[in-house]
This record gives sequence, structure tokens and C-alpha cells, in this order.
Amino acid sequence: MPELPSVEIFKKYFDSTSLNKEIDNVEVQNPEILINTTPEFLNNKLEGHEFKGSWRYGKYLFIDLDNSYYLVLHFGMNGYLKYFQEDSSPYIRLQVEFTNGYKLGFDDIRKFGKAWLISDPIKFIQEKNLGPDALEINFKSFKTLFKKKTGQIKPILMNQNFIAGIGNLYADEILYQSRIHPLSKANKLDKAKLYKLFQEMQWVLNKAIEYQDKIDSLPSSFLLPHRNLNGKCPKGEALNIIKVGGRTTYFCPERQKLF
DNA sequence: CCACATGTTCATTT
DNA sequence: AAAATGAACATGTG
Repeated sequence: MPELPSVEIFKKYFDSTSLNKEIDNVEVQNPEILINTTPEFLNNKLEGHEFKGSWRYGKYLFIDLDNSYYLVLHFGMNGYLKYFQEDSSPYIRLQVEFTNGYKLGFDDIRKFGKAWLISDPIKFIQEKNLGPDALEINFKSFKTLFKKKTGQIKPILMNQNFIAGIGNLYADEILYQSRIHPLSKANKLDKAKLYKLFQEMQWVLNKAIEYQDKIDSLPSSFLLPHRNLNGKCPKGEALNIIKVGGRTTYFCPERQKLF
């Protein structure tokens, strides 16, 4: 479920389970998820060391080691972390084993996730050409970005090179809360609408984190729990389903008008 | 068998 | 150049 809120939850999970523990070894079940490194090199740099901290940028999790290397994880479409002793899973692609007998597994059924071992996070973010994190960007940059784009609002919101962290589900939620039609042209939104969008983006993402990214337990004013076939807008209207930028999009035709 | 899935990347077309 | 479209990746579910 890895959009920004999920990755933030993974970060908290990682911090509470895996910091300051001696690493015994790394086992890589699926080397193809490693980018620009090998299982041998990874094991060599982690063995005998400890994780000292972590932070999230967009949908990426950066984990710092005590030897100035960083393990970077991207969770693809289904990835997540699992700290365990015995109850493994068939979809763990790599696992870090600690000397206390516990393991931190990167579980990713579809293998869309990726892992890197790097030494320069700033350079990594620059090379990926990631935009500012959705919870860090200020309104001035946000406004400038949308003012110069002539395309549809939703794909822009989801483009990681513009703003990092928003995916298909939360883009729908943010646009719904902002009462903006997903096909609206970005540069046609007036300043008040853009400010609304900016505020709802932060509010939605922060609420999602507060609710542990458990979509079914989000407040009733959210679109996401109703985002399914025959789903109704929280205000009662039937939702419309269209494709935008190749992705399935749900919106309320009553509350999100196209101008 | 078919369509679809919380993501990213690349090629092609407009 | 920018924007839109479609496919590919791997693997499961309905």
C-alpha cells in the first residue's frame, strides 16, 4: 500500500523494531530487487554493523548505517516490512538477520519493490529527479509548479518528479477533499483553489498517517473507504469512474465539477 | 480466459 | 517541448 502515508508507517515500524541491533547477516532471496549492488556486497557492508536511523522522502525509505552507507527501499505496489523470528512468508525478497535471532524482512509479493545500498542520499534524490516531498513543499513552490503546467491536475499531483509521495489512491482523496475535478487543467486553477489543494494535500496525508493508513477506518468524510464499484460519495452521490493518466480514477461528479 | 491491482519506466503518438 | 497513451514488469485475485 505504499504511498507516502504507508511509507511513513513503515518508517515508524522500522524505528521501533530494527534500530541499534547488531546485524548478523543479510539473506537475499531475490537478487533482482537489488539495484547496482550484489548480495555479497550488501552482506559485506551490513554484517557486524547497526542501523542508526531512518527517514522518508516521498515513497522512499532511507536507512542509515553506522558506516556511512545507506540502505534505500522503495516498496513498489505491495511491499512492506516484517520483523519476525519464526513466521516468515514466501514473498520475502531479502531479510536482515540480527544477532538477537530476529529478522527484518522486505516482503513484496509482486517484486515491484527495489533496494539500493548507497553512500550519498542527496545525490540519489537528485539522480532520481524527485520533486519536493509532499509534506515539506511550501505553498510558493507548489503554486509555481501548477501555474506553469498545462496538463491534467491528477497526473501532475502523482508525478514524483514534481511532488514526491502521492499515488493513485491519495490523489483521488486529495482532489475529492479539494472539490477539484481530476481532469482540470493545472494552470486554470485560481489561487484560492490552489491553496485549497495545498491545504487538503497536507491534511489528507497527515490524517492518513494518524489513522495508520488503515483505509477502512478513516473518518466517514473520506472518499477512500467508498472507493469501489457502486461506491457512493460520503455526501450520497454515486461516484464516477474514469481513466486518468492510465490509472483508474474515482470522483464525485456533484462535488468535483470540470470547468 | 479476462480484467484489474496503492508504482515506475520507456516508447510512441499527438 | 510538453502532454497523453499504452505497454511492460511479476504475481496475485475476482
